[in-house]
Amino acid sequence: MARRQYPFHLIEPRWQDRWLAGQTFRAFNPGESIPADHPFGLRHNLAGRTPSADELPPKFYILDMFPYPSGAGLHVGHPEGYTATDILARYRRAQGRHVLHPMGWDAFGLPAEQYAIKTGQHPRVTTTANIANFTRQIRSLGFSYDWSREVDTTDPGYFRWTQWIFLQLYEAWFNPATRRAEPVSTIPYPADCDTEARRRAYRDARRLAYVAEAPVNWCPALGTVLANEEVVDGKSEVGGFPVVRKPMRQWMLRITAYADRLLEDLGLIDWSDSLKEMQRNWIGRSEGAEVDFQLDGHAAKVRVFTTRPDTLFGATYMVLSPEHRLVAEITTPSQRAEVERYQQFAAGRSDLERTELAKDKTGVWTGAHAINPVNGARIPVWIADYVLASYGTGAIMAVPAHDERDLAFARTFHLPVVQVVQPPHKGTPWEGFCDEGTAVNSSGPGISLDGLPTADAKRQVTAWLEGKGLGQRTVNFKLRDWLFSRQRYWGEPFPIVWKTDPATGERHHEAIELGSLPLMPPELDDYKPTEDGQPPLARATAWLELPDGALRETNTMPQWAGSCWYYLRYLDARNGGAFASGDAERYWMTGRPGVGPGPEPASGVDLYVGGTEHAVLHLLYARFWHKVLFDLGHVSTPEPFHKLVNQGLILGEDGQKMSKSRGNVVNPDDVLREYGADAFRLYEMFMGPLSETKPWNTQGVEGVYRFLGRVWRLFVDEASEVEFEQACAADPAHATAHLERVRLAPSVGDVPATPAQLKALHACIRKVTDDLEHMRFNTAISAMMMFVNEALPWPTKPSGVLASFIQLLAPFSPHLAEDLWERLHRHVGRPAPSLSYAPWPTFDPALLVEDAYDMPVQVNGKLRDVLRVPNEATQADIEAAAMASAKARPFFEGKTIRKVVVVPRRTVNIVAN
RNA sequence: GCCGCCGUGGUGAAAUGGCAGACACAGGGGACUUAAAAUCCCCUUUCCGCGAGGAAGUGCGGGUUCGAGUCCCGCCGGCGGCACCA
Repeated sequence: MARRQYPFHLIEPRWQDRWLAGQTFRAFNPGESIPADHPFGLRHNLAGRTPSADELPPKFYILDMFPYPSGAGLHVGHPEGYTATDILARYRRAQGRHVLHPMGWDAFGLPAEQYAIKTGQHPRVTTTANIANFTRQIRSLGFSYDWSREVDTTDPGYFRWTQWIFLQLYEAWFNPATRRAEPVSTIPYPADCDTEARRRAYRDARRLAYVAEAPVNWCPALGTVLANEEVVDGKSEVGGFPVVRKPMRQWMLRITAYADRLLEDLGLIDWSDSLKEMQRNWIGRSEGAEVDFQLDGHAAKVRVFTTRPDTLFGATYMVLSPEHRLVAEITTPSQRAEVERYQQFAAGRSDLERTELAKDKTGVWTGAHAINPVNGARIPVWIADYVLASYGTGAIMAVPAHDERDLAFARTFHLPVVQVVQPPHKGTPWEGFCDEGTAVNSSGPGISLDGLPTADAKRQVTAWLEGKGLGQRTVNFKLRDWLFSRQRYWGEPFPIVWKTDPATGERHHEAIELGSLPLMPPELDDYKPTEDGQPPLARATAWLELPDGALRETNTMPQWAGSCWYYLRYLDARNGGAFASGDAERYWMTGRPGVGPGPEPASGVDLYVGGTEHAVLHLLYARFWHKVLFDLGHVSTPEPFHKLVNQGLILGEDGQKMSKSRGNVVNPDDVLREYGADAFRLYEMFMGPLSETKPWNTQGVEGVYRFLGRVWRLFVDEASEVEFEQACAADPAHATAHLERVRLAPSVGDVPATPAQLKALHACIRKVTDDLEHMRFNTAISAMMMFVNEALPWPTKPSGVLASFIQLLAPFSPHLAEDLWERLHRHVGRPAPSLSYAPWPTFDPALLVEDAYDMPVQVNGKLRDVLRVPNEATQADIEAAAMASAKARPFFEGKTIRKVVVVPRRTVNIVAN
């Protein structure tokens, strides 16, 4: 190990202990008393008082995506985002904002349960140990979290409210008239709902949390169903086990009701375009029309969805999904055997096979025909698995001339292809042309689209269909309802019981009493599913069966449940009577118009930082729950997260993704031991822009570590440090106490700053402040390096200049900053105020102005000279100076000067030829 | 295939349309040292030149502009997302 640059190993734990003991970073809810000696209170004249929301400074809620506390411990990727948010939290605190910066644990999840299945150890035990390890690691990095608000999704005091929110969804429906969630009591019933049982069935079919028999992704190896999003290439996202489709009774959440609002409200929030685009694609809104086709020789009609009703005249066949309910009815006897064989083939094909063989079209003719409503054409009806049962109506009209998939199918089975769209550019072949053009060959009895541009043709044919009662304008979404139940032990039990109607024998579900929450999971000896495939909770018969004969729901909620709302629990984490008090929720989520520096307090979380892996699922689910809570009056903003930033991935030193198997994983504990938390934090920010993917480089850590060593040497007296080191060597047990032997250098003192010193400082203040506002941490650090490189040789070092510099450094490397801050104040005989709450330095532009500036001289756009130009020089002066330049002259002499472009304070360009 | 992002020295990277390569890492040279480590100083885009200096240069090809790493069009390469969604 190289020589230690400065005693970070003594400094860092000391300040971490002090911050924890003094609750330095505690945030105060409206109505909470602020201790008389708390630095936040002292800064804002609120010490010993109990301020209301109006009396507290404007809020800043800065949130990290909380981790799953895995057995592997923290990874260098975690602290990247955490460091960025911590720097901003400390910066905003210094600016006078009331910062909410919490941390917690997303602790339900599969690994602890699988470990329990293997070893019989209760997941609680594993989880507690892992949380302890994560806590130790995160604390060793010196983040300014308010630990009094720590949450743990597996804590009954937490999941009580997860269950409570589920019941809010359960007891609500989406009223299409008002476009929002309302209590189920407002559901209007149709006249035929004349019995309580019918009303119940009607009501249960409209709840935001409902039960459906649905084909699900069953993973036999994990013994559970998975959401579509948790299945990747036909395998489970966790573990990579095979997944099969299987119909099962499942709890679903009606997120599709919110599809439009989830889409529209992206306009309210400050997320990257790429992230918004991912959400838009996932929601997958598409406008089109539903059209009814009469089946030839049957009473039934087939309804199709199309985004191109303008191509209706080009429909030469129809395709139903193999699972379509009309298939059995319309199949002719001669085709029956083949159709049934195909249905079996399609059902047995896994998603993986469907995807891999996507381009090879398969299908079978049913023997039936349908009538095209616009021209009366009799077209064959096929089934094929390229038509999905779960999208649109599960049936399509095929227009092979203008749809790639239909064309491939038509070519395979030699079906006719009829042009109905003329491409806008001559020479573009019409066959397979899928864009917009002009309608052709599109006339029938009572309607003609010929000559109309696609958009007009769509409008006209849709209006015609609507007039005839043959179809209507429709919007479809790719987004599906959220499959919300899992067959696991280590998750929130559903607060639901099943009852049997003694008269009819029919089963129905009911919510348990709100007052009986939390519903605890039962204790088990064995965490596997039961022999007959029931979830593990079914093993606990005493828990399962209630005295009145009712049975508990045995599914549990997915891991997303706890992470859907944790940002709300932080607002008031210990509240036993509500998920958060209304006052706390309003204060932290809406703030009030800002005073002082920094952005206006945002509607929702001011800044949320986390990985891209949650770009769709977590963020969509959380937005959905938040909107339901908003509709029901439990929260006051339509969106949970105002500004969202994705941190980039950190790769191994070899440029590959870090993984155990590659052996390129960097353990933060090792880095901390050798270089300390301050250097670690600084390096993670110095590597490059936060959002970029970048490789780890241990030598890069040494670079910033050396910088911190230079900062240390900027302040301390070398001789005293030698004494300190000798004392430590002689008496290592009291190393911390020996720190007192370190004195600051005699060159540091209360002396007036020179103009050059002030200029160096204020340039640094300006750059660091501006960069922090834009989250450009790497360039802020380089500005501080430049300051230190310039300040090291100063013969005298004014304490005021050094103090301001420490403040700039503090958000990045807070331990060293605190230590030097304290020493500096002691050195000049003044008491040290709390660094964490010291007002952020402001720069004085007057100190940065010079009386002249460097002016590049270009000839024909090429740099030829740099002139020193006085500020008051006119354009003519500058031009004259440039023309007189000895270095530039040879490049235009003898040529005709065409033009001289003078851009004051930028450049002068002489154009000559 | 579609959508999005990104291509700058040996490496990580800087650069409101105005001096490309700040700040670091690595490398080379030097000071200090009995020696090493640590520290400090100098050099370090490429090519030509002893030098002063010159030429080229931000994935490739065009364009706009007095001036393009930056803006526009077309390619090539990488990363991420979606993927039979009618």
